[in-house]
Amino acid sequence: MNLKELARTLDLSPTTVSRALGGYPEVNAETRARVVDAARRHNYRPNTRAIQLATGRSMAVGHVIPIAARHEIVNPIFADFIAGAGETYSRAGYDMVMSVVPDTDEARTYRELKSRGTVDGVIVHGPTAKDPRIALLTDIGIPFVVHGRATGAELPYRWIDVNNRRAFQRATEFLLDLGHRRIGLINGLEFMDFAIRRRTGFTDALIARGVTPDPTLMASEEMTESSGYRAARAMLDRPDPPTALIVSSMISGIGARRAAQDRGLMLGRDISVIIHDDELSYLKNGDTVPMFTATRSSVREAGRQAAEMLLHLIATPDSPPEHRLLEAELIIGQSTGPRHP
Amino acid sequence: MNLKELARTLDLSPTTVSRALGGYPEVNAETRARVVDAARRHNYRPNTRAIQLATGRSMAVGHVIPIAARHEIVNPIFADFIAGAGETYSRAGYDMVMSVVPDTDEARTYRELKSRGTVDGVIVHGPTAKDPRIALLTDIGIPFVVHGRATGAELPYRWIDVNNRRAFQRATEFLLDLGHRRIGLINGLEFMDFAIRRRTGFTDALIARGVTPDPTLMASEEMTESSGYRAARAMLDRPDPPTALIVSSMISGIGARRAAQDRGLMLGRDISVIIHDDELSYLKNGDTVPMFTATRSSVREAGRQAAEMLLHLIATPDSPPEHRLLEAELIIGQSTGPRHP
DNA sequence: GTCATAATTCGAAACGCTTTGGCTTGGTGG
DNA sequence: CCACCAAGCCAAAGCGTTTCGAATTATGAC
Repeated sequence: MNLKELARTLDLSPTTVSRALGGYPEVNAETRARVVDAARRHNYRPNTRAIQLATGRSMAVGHVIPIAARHEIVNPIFADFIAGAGETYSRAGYDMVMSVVPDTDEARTYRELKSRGTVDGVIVHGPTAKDPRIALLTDIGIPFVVHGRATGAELPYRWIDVNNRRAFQRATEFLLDLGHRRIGLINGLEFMDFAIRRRTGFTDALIARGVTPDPTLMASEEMTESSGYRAARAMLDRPDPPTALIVSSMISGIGARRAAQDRGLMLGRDISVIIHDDELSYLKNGDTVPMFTATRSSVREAGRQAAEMLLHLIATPDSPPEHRLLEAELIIGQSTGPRHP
Repeated sequence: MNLKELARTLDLSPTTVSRALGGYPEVNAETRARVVDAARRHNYRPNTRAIQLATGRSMAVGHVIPIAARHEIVNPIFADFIAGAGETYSRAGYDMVMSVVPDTDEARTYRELKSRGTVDGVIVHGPTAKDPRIALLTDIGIPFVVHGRATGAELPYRWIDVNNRRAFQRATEFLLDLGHRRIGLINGLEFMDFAIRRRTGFTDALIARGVTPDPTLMASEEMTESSGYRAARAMLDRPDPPTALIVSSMISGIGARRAAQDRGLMLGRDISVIIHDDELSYLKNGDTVPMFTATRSSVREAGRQAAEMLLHLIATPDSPPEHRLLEAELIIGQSTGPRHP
């Protein structure tokens, strides 16, 4: 069932039917009611492709996911972000299209997305310092919103980010307040912007309290269980092990916990651990009481908001660059305690 | 730059240009070379929407993700599956469109996907026993492939699945061989088809060796860390705790590990644990030696193959229903050992 | 040289919708 | 009674492709 057929059954012109359905004012209320009713009865849905061709908008948003040897973006955080963004898209009648491509093809993929008219805008994931995609997308002319920030980017751009620096600063201060002086940082890969900021927050807090950051107590790795384990283990095996750890993700935190337990250390008593908790749906930080003390910020909510920002940008392309900085909560759980003498 | 413009600069008709680019034989080799060259120089890409309108195919595949109170499908397994499928799509020039919708809207979403012509086919995730989507999609007439199976479905359908029954049977046998008799099962939600099959494999193996399955040693929950913890803890707190556990996922396995460690039990010595390992990219089962003994099967590979099957189905709609049953490997890790007397 | 045949190329319709501009109709004010 | 206006509707021109059928030109056989 298409427009023309529907119009014929109603004995109206396609123009009028289109307008009636589209909510345009110049159609008689009674006529509109007839049309709407018939459309429902015949289960009519306008063909998306045709609309897109006629209007020039694609009513779709793109997410390109580079697959790389180095840093795997298809991670749990990504999944929850997508779920959040997807909710917003569905409600707004937008499609979400995902391109999984080798990272060497990333630029080409964005160009194609534009030149083929596949999407009206894109979300940029996992920005690095001085991320080249910002210049690229600006150049191509696709509306985009960045999830995170890219230190050193010269051009203005829209972003939504957690205040990573502040979060890790507070976490560090919290540990310092508990008497900890040797604190390890198990960070994500530090070419990622968020990891840089976290590290800054960490060292800033230490320095502010007169503790000299010890480079050997800072690890920077992919945030997997095993790398968290490895990093924690390496630190704990030293002659002067840290008494506390700050870990950049729940998953590496679980690895760190395993390392501690391997050494017979009990979390919260023998060693303190703070993680960053993205509130992933299947990795809750405990049911009632949080198992880890954590800096908490829902990545799913970030996804929702990022999508809103993008849709808004698409609707009003000339709006001034919008930024949103989400503050992480500090949640006190069972994994921290005063320094063990 | 569009077809018409390109044709004009070449002093050819759009027809010929289209054919030259489309690889049709009836165009002079020399002309084709000119066209191809010009297309590259002008950075021409045919507009996807227009192609779709003209051909009737959308060159896109849909994944609909219901968000439900009960069972969250946006889970880590899903992310890796998507990544695998996405690779295949990109290579084949297909787009992947994802719809995140409230589960109450699922049927409507599929109908729209069809009537709006958004996709050429869909992948069905997380089938339950007697999954209603199979009848629905057959009725709607969208080509689809199911990741998993739906026991009790009356209609024929394409699927790719891990041999869950066999995998859990082998895991159980392995534990029995190690002398374990009281074995707990921490399964996923048992309205999910895969969970039913796993349970069957488990009980079949027990019965075959003359061990009567104990219903109180079987838990069925969402596969999160905390539910794994809770289930394991409940079993271990009994007066007659199991000496071994089989756990349906890495994540709940980690929860189970935590429960064991809380009780001072060391994995592989005091208690044996086997998990199912989907080979998630950020949750590797150890770096070199597997930490958990596991039944292993890459969900990413399943995604790749599912996508291939679907594209094949789209290309040749009348091909006979294809099924693929992937066998899981049994990987011996450090979490199992002979029964502790 | 002629004519059938093959090799190329082209014109135009079609895909399903939106949108511009125009046409009727009936009502209003002078 | 007429000019004018608003409301309501429609015809047709796109949007950027593909593709059918026809037209043109080149090729070869006779």
